[in-house]
Parts: sequence; structure tokens; C-alpha cells
Amino acid sequence: MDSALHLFVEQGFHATPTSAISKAAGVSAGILFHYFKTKEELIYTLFLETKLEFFQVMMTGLDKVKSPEGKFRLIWSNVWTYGVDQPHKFKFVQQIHNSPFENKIKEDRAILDMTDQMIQSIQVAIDAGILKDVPIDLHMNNFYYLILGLVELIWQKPELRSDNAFIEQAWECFWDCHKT
Amino acid sequence: MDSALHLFVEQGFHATPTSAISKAAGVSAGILFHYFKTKEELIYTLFLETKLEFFQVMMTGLDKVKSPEGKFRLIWSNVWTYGVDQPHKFKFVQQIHNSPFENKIKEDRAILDMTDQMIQSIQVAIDAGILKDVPIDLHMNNFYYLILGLVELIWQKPELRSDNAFIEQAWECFWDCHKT
DNA sequence: TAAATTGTTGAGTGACTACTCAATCACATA
DNA sequence: TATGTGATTGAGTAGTCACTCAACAATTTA
Repeated sequence: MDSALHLFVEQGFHATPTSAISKAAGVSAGILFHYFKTKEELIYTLFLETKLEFFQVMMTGLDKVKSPEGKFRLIWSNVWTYGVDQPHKFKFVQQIHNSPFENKIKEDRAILDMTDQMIQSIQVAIDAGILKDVPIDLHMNNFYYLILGLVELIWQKPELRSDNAFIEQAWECFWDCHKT
Repeated sequence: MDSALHLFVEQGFHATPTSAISKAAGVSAGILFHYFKTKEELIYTLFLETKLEFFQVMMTGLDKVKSPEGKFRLIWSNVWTYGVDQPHKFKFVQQIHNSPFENKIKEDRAILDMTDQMIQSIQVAIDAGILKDVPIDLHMNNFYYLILGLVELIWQKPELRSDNAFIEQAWECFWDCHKT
């Protein structure tokens, strides 16, 4: 799975032959089809696992923070840290986004639950007058894409990762976008 | 080229056989290789054309606006409108972003000029105290990704396109993110 | 009009792909 | 030890792909 993830991110699924995956993993060509009926099933499984992990990391430690701003800051921080530290996994999730797989995935129970959780948190913060009273979808998209931009920037300039002044600036942009 | 664009966006480059492109275009299989040495050259050419058009649309009418906020509002508006009206072209540009092609493209003169223009506009606005004094890269990424999020949202809910109240809200989020 | 140039065709080619299957192997249980 | 069950192998198969090329058509130039 690890070999597959790396190859998929570097070359795309269709450009990655199953033979390359088995070779990189040091196993025979046939064994992939013992565990997965088709290549597509492998991709799908890998994506599901990765996206679940992503959501779990995103929510880590959330119950220990009380203030709404603190919660959003934690999620923001969880996500960009994950993106920076696990570039392959992060890119893979992003790669599937907007592909035919994305629609299948949305039907997965665990992921639907996580999304609901997110929507509710935002709604509470809007009702409390902390976040702008704009459609939740807009908040969600702004939320996700601003972090995506930050992650890509740190990929390009890794020294920014530990530049606290910069991280504060990035947070300020992010928060100004959402807050009332 | 039009057939290729549509197929690439719907299935990805590698999943799109050249035979499918020629079939969709109503021409013979061989003719593609009369105009392009390889499939890769076709993709590259298509990408260059599309990205150039994108940048041009982005800057349309800019000289007729004086205020910095007006300029940014116009660019913002140009880009999301283009994204909403030309989803295939927009997706295609996005699809190449983060792929091996992206690096080649950056060397193209016309595109470098456009990027410079953008950087300078932002710098001027920072110096004038209109935009936050944060790294230009951060502004650029926030700029691009916030619009990307907006475009995807309108793809999902086309009725938002002509919902002026919504557009104003989206602009407010965008502008709060950038302004001092 | 004749010749030269360029545009277009589509069957053909060799390389590569996802996937199969008969055979072997590793290990658990009795 | 004997037997059964799943794990693993890798050569093989049928199909697909990017790309070629000899032939023909259309257009330009002399």
C-alpha cells in the first residue's frame, strides 16, 4: 500500500502499472490480485484508508479545547501539519478529489459522520456570532483551500514550517476570512 | 484540441487514448501525430494555450480601474467567472498543477511576465498599506485557492452564480483575508 | 495545366498492461 | 507427523496503447 501510494502520487494511477507497485513492494505481480480484485479496488481502498486517517488527524485533541477560536485554530494546525509532514498522503487525497472516485467515497459512513461533525461545529460558531453568517459550504471550502495553499507554500519553502512569525501571519489571514 | 481537453478533464491524460481523441474529433488516428510528435507534446501545447488564455482573461479590463481594491475585485471576479463559465478549461489548468508538466510551463516567457505583473501589483498594495504585510507568496496562494473554492462551490450549486448577496459574502471573506 | 507540397487516412506493429492460474510454499491444527 | 488452508509465485494471455507508414487527396505554386 505504501509503495502504491508513493507511485500514484508521483505518476498518477493510470501511469502506474501494477507491475511497478509489486516490484517496488518487493512482491510478486500476482499477489496484488489476491488481496484486491482489480487495480481500481486497490486505489479505492487506499483512498478510503488515507482519507479516514486524514479526518482523524484533523480532529485530534479537539475535545481538550474549549473556545471556538481555539478549536478552529487546532483543526487548522492539525491539517497543515499533516499536509506538511505527510506530503504523499496529502497529495493523494487531493489527487482523488475531483476524480470519479470522489463520488463513491462520499457514501462512506465514517467519512459522512466526520463531515457532519464539521458542519455542526461551524453552525454553532455562526450562531454564537463568532464566524461570519455565510453559507456553511463557503466556510468549508474557504477552510480547506486556505490550508491547501498554506501547505503548498511550505512544501516550496520548508524553512517557513518553523517560522513562528510567518505561521501567525498565515493564521491571521485564515481567521480574518472566517471570523465576523 | 477541444476534444482532447474535454476527454483529459473527464478521464485524465493517461486514461485517455489518442484513438479516443481522434474519434471524438472526427479525424483519423494518424493525424494527431502529424501535428504533434508525441501525445505528451499535445498535452503540453494544450496546457500552454489554456493557461495563457486563463491569465489573459484574469487581467482583462484592469487598466480601466484605478483603486487597488477595485483592481483586486476585478481580478477576483474575472477568475471566478472564467472558472464557472469554462469549467473544462479551468479544471484542466488545475489538473496539470502539481504534475510533472507544471515545472516545464513555468519557464514560458509570457507566463512569467504575467506572474511578475501580479507580484508587483500586490507589492504596491502592501506598500500602500492596503493589503496585509505578509509574504507575497502567501497572498498569491490565498488569492488563488480562495477563488478555487468559490468556483467549486458554484459548480456544485449553480444557482449561486446569480445570487448577488452570496457573491458579496464570498467577496467579503476574500477581502478580509487579504486586507489590513 | 503540371509539379510540388502539404493534409489525411487507417491498417499494421511492437511494446506494454491488467489480470489469470497451476504450481509451490508456510504454517496452523489434530 | 499428516492434513488442510491460505499466501505467494511468475510465466502466460488477451487486449490495449502510442506511434508508423505507404498510399491517397487537396491545395498551393510555377
